[in-house]
Amino acid sequence: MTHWLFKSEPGVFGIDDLAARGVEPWDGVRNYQARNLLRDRTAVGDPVFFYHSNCARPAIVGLAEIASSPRPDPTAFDPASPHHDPKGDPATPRWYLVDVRYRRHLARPIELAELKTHAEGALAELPLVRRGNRLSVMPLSPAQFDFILALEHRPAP
DNA sequence: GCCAACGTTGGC
DNA sequence: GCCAACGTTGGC
Repeated sequence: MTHWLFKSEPGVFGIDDLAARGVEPWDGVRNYQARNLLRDRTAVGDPVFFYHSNCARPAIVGLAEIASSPRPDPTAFDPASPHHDPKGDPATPRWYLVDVRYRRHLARPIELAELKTHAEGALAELPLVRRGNRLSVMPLSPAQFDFILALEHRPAP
């Protein structure tokens, strides 16, 4: 089992959208490192932190889980999709997705600013808190995952 | 809106 | 294979 953090822009697809949908295909990943992680290291039932990026208060806001095996991302072959890949060929799929199932909102958002206060400690190796990080799908160690989850029921800083 | 970081593209 | 140009991400 691997623990995960998936980023999404709340203006595009936020935690409330996932809660309403229940299960959603996590399409549109167009980065090879993220693709490799999705394709090669996800397993059904893996826990996922849902993170809001590119917004006023970037934060981990909810919990989800991997709900399917990886499969080719059909939006790559759809000219009408914003994620269309002109070089995509269904015979040799380049991009993959997994389904994600909503589990719950966190009791409070755990903001990036708070996570960064642990950037020299428990979260030192977490790409999210490092400058210039652009990985939209990242694995966490069980220790990192548990550490972050334990912040939930502490008072907000 | 700005800008730094990063990945991709394409000329050579 | 190198590297400059360009586009995107994403925090601030």
